Amino acid sequence: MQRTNQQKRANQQLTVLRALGEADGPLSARELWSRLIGSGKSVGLATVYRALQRGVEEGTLEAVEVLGRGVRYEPKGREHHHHFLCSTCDHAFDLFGCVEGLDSLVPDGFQMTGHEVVLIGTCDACVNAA
Amino acid sequence: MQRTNQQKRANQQLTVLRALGEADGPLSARELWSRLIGSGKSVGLATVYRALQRGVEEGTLEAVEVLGRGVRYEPKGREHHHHFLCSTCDHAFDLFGCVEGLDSLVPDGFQMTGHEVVLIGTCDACVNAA
DNA sequence: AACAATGTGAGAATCGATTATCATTTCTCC
DNA sequence: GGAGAAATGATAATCGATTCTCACATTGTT
Repeated sequence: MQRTNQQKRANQQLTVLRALGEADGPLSARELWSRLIGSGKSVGLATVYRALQRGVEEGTLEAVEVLGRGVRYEPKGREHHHHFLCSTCDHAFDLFGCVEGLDSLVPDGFQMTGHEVVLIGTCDACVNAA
Repeated sequence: MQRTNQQKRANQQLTVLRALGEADGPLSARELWSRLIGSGKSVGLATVYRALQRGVEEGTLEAVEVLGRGVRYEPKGREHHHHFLCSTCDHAFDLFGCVEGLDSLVPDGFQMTGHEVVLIGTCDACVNAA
C-alpha cells in the first residue's frame, strides 16, 4: 500500500459514520468522502462505501434518493422529514414538517404506503453567493 | 446490418414518440423500448435514445426523475402533476392535483423554485395480482 | 435513375458508481 | 509479544446506462 501519511487509521468507519451524523442532510458516498478528505481525515473511498453498506445492513443508516442524483445516506430513525435540493450546489438539506392532502391524490384502487417530497431551489449560502 | 424482419422502418422516431405520448406515466428509454418490442414494433434501442434526446432538445419532451430509478421521459406542457411509483412493478403513473403547505417547509433564507412529490405504494394492477 | 443527406440497427465504446481484490496494517485476545 | 481475525487503502473489475460508430437503408431532390 502506498502510504500517504502516518495517521492512525483504526476505526475509520466510525469516523465516517460520525461525519455523516453531523451533516445537515443526506450525503452520497463521494460527498462524504470529499468532506472527510477536506477536513484532513485520511480515508479511502472503499472504506466509506463499506461503512455505509454496513450501516444500512445493521439498520442504523438509510439510503435515500433525492431526484435521481444517486444514492445518499442518512441516519435512520430521525423524525419523518423531507429534503430541499439546492440546484446550485447540489446539496440536499433536511427539512422539518410535512404536507397535507396527499391522500386525495391517490387514484382509485391504488394503495399508498409512503411518499417523498423534494423542494428544489437555492440554499442560503448560494443565495448569498449569487 | 443483421436484418431481423422486413418491416418498414422509416420514421421510427415518430413511432417512439407516439408510444410515449400514449403512456400513462413517464417512461425510461428501456421501458419504452420494451413496450415497442413487446407490441411488435421493431426498433433499435439507440433509436429510442435518439428520439428522446431530440425530443428534449426540441422542447417537446421533458426528462424527469422518479426516486432515482433513472431518467424517465414524458411529453412536456402537460398540466403540473406528480407521480405514483408502484414498488411492485416499478412503473410510474401520472397523478392529478397537487398539495398544500409547501411554502412553510422552506427554511429561512432559502428560495424555492419548484418541488416534486412522489407517492409510493402499489398500483391497481399489482394490488389485484397480489 | 443518381446523388446527397439523413435515419437506422447492432454492437462497441465510454462513463460513473459501486464492488471486489489483495497486500498490509491494526485490533483482539490470550 | 504473538497469532489469527478484521479493517484499510489503492486500484482493478464490474455493472448499467447512455453514447458513439459505421455499414447499410431510406428519403428527398433533381
